[in-house]
Amino acid sequence: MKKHDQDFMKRQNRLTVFQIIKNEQPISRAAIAKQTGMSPTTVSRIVSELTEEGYVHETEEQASAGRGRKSSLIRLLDTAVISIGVELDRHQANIGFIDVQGNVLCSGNFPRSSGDTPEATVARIADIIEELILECDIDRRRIVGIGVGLPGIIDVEAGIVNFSVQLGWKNVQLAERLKELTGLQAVVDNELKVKALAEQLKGSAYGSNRTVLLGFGNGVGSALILEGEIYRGVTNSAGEIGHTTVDPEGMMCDCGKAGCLQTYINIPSLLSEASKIKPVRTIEELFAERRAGTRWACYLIDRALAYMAITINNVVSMYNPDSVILSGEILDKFPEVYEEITNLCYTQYIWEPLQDSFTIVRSKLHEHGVIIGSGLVAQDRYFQLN
Amino acid sequence: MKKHDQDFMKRQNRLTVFQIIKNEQPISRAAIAKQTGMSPTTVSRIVSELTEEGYVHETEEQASAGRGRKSSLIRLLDTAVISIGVELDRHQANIGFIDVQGNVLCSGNFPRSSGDTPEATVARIADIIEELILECDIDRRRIVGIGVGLPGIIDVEAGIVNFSVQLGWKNVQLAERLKELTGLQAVVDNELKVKALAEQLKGSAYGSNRTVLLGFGNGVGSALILEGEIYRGVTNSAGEIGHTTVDPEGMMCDCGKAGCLQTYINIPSLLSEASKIKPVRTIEELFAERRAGTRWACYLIDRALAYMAITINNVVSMYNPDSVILSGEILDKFPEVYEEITNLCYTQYIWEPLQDSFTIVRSKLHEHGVIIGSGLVAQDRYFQLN
DNA sequence: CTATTTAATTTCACCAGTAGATTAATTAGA
DNA sequence: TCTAATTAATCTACTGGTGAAATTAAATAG
Repeated sequence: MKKHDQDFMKRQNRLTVFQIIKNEQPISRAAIAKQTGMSPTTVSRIVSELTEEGYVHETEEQASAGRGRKSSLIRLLDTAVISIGVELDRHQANIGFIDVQGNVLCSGNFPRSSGDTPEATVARIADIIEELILECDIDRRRIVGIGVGLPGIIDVEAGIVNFSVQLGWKNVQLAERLKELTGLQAVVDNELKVKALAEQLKGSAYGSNRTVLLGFGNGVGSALILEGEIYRGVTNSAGEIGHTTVDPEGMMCDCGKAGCLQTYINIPSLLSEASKIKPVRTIEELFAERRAGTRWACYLIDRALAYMAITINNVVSMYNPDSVILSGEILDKFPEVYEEITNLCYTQYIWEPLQDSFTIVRSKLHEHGVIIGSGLVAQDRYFQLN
Repeated sequence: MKKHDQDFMKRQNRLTVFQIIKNEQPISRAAIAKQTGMSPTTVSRIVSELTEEGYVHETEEQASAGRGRKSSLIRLLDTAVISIGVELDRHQANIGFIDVQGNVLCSGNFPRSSGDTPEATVARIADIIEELILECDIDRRRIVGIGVGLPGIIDVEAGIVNFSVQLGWKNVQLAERLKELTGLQAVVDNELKVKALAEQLKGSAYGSNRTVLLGFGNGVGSALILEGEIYRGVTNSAGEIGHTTVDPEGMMCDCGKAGCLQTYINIPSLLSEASKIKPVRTIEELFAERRAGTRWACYLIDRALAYMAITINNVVSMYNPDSVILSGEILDKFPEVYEEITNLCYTQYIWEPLQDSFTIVRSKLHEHGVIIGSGLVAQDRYFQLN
């Protein structure tokens, strides 16, 4: 992408103005100019451009700052842009329509099983989208694209799912097929990465500019947002901490190495460990055992929580973020562990000089994080091109 | 800094053109235009500007691409810009004059002891700089700034050494004092971070765009270069992996936590562990014991090497770089460990899907890495402002 | 020796952004 | 109530970087 001409500059400025309106609406032109350092003239021009194109509008409201002419306030025309966010995992797909603010306008879902082919899944997604459009009376012209978030390694540029253990997919040209079936632009990205973006844009890390999100659930992963951009690394696998070694003399992992982080904290590992003593089917049962005070359950879960705290320390030491978001099935289902983990962090595991450099927060968007995030990624893509 | 006006755009373009000339000289205007996507007009204008300002010049040489007019080639006037790189550690300071290419024109050093005050050190640095200028007949007008690299947490923006265990300093306004004493612009940065930049610009990671450098010596640390920029994190402590937890039931670290990485692999820890069995003064003695086959020495060092390999895996899992550089006293003094570590990586510790995503290389600049790096950082700063 | 190809420069138009003047709207205080 | 001060938004003239196309320059193939 060119980065050196006036066109790029203009786009950049349009985008900043748009973002500010999005985040701080209602806001006056003057305030935008002050904030960005642009001249009022420029802001005015951009705003009228955006108005003409139907993205924003001047409201009736007026704010007075004491003396002087009242500023007329600009707001998003929030139905101006709608995107579709899709969350794919082993057992189901969730689909939602997302507005510019990241609100879920309406949503649907369908169950799937791990054997389902990509083709079948894509077809089903397209169907549901059609249904939802009719059902919720969505204006088709407003839809700017589809974003899909799923667990796995994804080549975002190419829109290809390189590899997803959870879905059992390999080298699937997901974006292309979706585009063919729906006629909409499609983006595919890793679920944790889009979730992190969503949390930073409108969730619990709002205002942060170095955010790390940790996901503790069926898998273990992390995602890093730098300056509002998802950090992906060279092969799109940045943040794949599941196979970091935390105990070289520890348990064997499926991957053939010993002591991988995920063998201590992901749900399947916890269940299979537990099952050596007593058959436990679900993570709920395991936590129930713990609540009942069963010794081995306490041991397993306490160890997992300790490793989570250690992971926080290690991630913070490397990325030095200002905000760490805890998310994933374990935190969604058992919110009480959040306190336990943060306590462990501050009392035992975080290197003292770093203790005040960041805050630990819980994911705020919960089950909707991925569809909001992937929807917003789709919008980002749209705005970068328009 | 403004990022939205023509001025910024121009600077940006000047910089890109300059960088390309720096890295690929001799090169024709046409080639630069093709590479950057800028119009020939723009490139021509920038080149003549740079020529007037005395940064580059047109050479006699001409390259023919078969048919057509031969292109006149542009080269750096490599004496045009000189900066000073300073490496500070506990026992000494190394000072060198660095040209645009990162060549060391001449260098000097002085010993210091850990008790030396910042003031004394700065004064001594200024003295040596004066001596070197006279001795090597350096053109003062060409000197664009001083860069200092040292171990510790540094507030680069403010030029303040927040904290350096090695030097025993705290909140030292180093950049400001240096500027006062020498009349030159000064930048201070972490030694590993500048070394990493140097390795990427002209060392073993040339051409990489996601580089991680690991330093194994008196301390343990890492540095990350993203898109040619040093990644610093929010409080300038990104990459401080010394206190990541690698064994929650492991040895106590000075920091009060258990099982910090550095307790297994940094030189002081190795020596103090060894001394429990036999008084060992230097790392050379310890390695000699190992070469002699002494059991405890082999154990200690093998364990250290294993943890280094583990560190590589963990760092790669998170940052997903295309290049990992191993550096530091241990690798400089005992180059043979490089092979051992890489072997451990590929046979045991690297998660298989990541094995082909990066290369492990040795630092190429060795003892000069830090002065070159800090000198180049000073130049970067200069070019960003001019 | 001419036609063709490539390089570099020059001319000119375009347009994003700025500064400063102008118009509009509002309030504090005489 | 009226005026001066204040803030917002727009209008106008200008600056300056970039790109397109024409031009000039230099080389080679045949």
